[in-house]
Amino acid sequence: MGGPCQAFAKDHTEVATSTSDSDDEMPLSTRVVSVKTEKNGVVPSRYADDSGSDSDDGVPLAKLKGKVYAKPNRCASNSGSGSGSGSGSDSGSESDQPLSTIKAARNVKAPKKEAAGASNGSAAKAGVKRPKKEPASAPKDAKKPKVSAKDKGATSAAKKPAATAAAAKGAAKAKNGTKSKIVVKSESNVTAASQDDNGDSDSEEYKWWLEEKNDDGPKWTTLEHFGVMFPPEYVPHGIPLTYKGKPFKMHPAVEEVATFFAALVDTEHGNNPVFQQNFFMDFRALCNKHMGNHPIEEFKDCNFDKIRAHLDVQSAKRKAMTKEDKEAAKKERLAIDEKYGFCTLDGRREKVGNFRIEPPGLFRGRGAHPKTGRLKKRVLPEQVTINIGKEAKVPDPPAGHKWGNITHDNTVTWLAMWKENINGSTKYVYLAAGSSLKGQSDMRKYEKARSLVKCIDKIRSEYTKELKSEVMAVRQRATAMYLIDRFALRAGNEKGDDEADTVGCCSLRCEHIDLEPPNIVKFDFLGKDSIRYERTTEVDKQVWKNLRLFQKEPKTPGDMLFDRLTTASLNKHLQTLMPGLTAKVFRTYNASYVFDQQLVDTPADGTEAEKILAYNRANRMVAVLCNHQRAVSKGFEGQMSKIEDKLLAVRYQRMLLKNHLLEIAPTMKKKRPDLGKKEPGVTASWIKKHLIANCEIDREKATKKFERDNEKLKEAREPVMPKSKLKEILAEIDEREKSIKKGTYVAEPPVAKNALTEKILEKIDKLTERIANIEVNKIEKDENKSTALSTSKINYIDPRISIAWCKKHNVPLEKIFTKTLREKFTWAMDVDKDYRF
DNA sequence: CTGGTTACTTAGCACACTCTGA
DNA sequence: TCAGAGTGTGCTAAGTAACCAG
Repeated sequence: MGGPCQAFAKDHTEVATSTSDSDDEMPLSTRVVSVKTEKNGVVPSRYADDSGSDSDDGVPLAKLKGKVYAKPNRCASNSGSGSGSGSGSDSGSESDQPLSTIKAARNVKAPKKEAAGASNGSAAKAGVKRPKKEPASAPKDAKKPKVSAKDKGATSAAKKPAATAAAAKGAAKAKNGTKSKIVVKSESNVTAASQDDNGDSDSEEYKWWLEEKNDDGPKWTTLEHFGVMFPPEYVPHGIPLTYKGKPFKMHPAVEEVATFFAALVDTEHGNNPVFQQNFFMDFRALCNKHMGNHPIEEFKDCNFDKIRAHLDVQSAKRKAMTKEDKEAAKKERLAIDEKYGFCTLDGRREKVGNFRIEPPGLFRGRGAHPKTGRLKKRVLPEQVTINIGKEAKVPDPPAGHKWGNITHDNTVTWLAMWKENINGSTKYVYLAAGSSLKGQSDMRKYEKARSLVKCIDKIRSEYTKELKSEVMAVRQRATAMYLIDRFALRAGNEKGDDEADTVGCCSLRCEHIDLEPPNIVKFDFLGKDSIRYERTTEVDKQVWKNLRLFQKEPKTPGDMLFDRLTTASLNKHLQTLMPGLTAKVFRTYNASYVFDQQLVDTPADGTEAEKILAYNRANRMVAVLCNHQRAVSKGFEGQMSKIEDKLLAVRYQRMLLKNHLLEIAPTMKKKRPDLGKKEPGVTASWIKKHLIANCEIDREKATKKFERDNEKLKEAREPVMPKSKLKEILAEIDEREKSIKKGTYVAEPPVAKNALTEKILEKIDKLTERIANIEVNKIEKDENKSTALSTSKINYIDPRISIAWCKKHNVPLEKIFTKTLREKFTWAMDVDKDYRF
């Protein structure tokens, strides 16, 4: 098998020759690495000053802006398209360097670790965590804080003399309630939103962002909380499953799982064969365990209808709850939130995020997840580790139970933790997004991305150079960096066979790209959450050549494109370019950068609506860049055709006016050539349908009006109109309909008979404007149907850009940030209106 | 290295809730 | 006034990336 040694040796000797290149119009450089940037200019224009040609510049979105990008599409099954292309115009000469060995080394998927989830002995290990860094409980070199032993502040202040000590002092003060300047009364109205005064108005906020930062070191000094909340026990309903037509009464534990499935019958999951199979496997195992000999053999013989009916009744009941009941339920919920929803961190009350232990259920893996449908078991307190301050009271576990473990690790931010049985992964209870801990790391994230702004030029010119490196590993790395930078691809860690087959940059396989000369790349692969990434775009010529080289024989579809690259090696390299730089920073950087750039186009004297439109446009551009998608809503097609119809109706109106005008003033045609233009889509058959539909509408209208009028007359004690009056009107409409059907009907232009040409023209122009509006709406709606704006707003766009924009353009913040978002971003509220990313 | 852990961020979906326009 | 579209939030799956032992 060649062995690692061989591969290792390769790494250093390997030359990315590619000599041949058959069509030598673009020979890859050999020895001499030329520095000049190709005309396709990956880099400069963009950050330098932008003013430059906007033609092709480096803005990743340049391409996206136009219609070039392909419609994103969801696809459940991978397929791999079978293309593979192989392209490599013959010869392939490819020289001495047998990629095959490399391929052998990396391409073999690691023999999957026996699914950790299968055996749940893992639970026993819960809570035994590797001693990371220096757990603050025993700081090696901590100076004794002179604040007194019981004030646990400043545990390891020694590490970072000045800053840390200062921060620690701050923390200590805060704790004592001295709250010197750290706590500042919320000042001048940032915008209306910053002072939601729902309740906690009096308590001064802790403005951590005004403190000196203290990146590493302990995350907290004291921590108190109430633990986690467990889901309610299962209450059996006693309704049997129907098996081969016979009722099958179940043990409660079995019944519970059957009920999980019943809830999913006729949903996408419930219809998925893998889901069914996995569910059924676990279901049968449970039957075996609890019900001795039972008849359950085949999934297809199970009928869940009765249970399903019961569930439907239940949910109907829930919906029909009285106001009081609903109120009571809400109160109960609030009481729970009040208790578990908060913790005390360094003396301050902070919101806890997901304090509810995940209830049991059927695992809903996304995409083609091999384990989808398996039973996610109920979590017991014995499996839960509680992380809490040393001095704090350990919360009581549920009666009759014990906690799995108690730790006091202040190097981490989680309050509780447990192992989940499907993939053996760890679930954590963290503070809420609006907490100081989360806020701090959020802010750090954006600051890091911002520091990339300063060195991106250098990084780009460097990887551009390295695109021609003779060392294959370096060339691959440079190419990957290009893709990550330009197209905001994710890093692409390796994945196991027991997960859905999704990829990111480093894990791209040959079948995921198609190359078209001279420099077109078609990406088509499933990314995170099995969301399809489909994009056809131009790339730098050298990148294109590299991709062709990486794809070349002996590689075949299924082989790694970047066989000499891992996310770890990539990130290691990135660290050398800028401290803290990793692949994902590029995503944050590009998203925020593009957003910031796009907002420059906001119409300064536009209406609020126009400004918000510009904002959302910028937002959408980022979402497209990051490929953030959402499912197209059910009614979308219908809504769309409604808009289309409305559009045609207005066009039809305009057509009538135009015809009318040209009739009474034929000379206008010269002055206004647009008057002679046809209205697209307004065909004879459409007009007919439209007019007939109008008849129906008119009938309804007439009837309603008649009834209403009579109602009024009655009230006024006046004689009502006779039914025959309505009949007359309806008969008229009937007449009209008949003539439409016969084709003898002549529509009246929607204008007064003796209207002047100017008046008619004015009307036409108004309609034109309306048409433009509807069209914009339509395009917006269409673009939005599958694009999710929220993800980028929450995770990628520096909130300070948005807040500064609001201040600058006088738009109330709540127009763009929901309440939770405003809470999450309190740290950014004080930003200057001229802030640039 | 490599594989396994651990901790934390990012992601889309379901569903409750709110708004809006006939 | 009420249905149906649009929003907001909670939930939890699925990523990234660092660290550690062997």
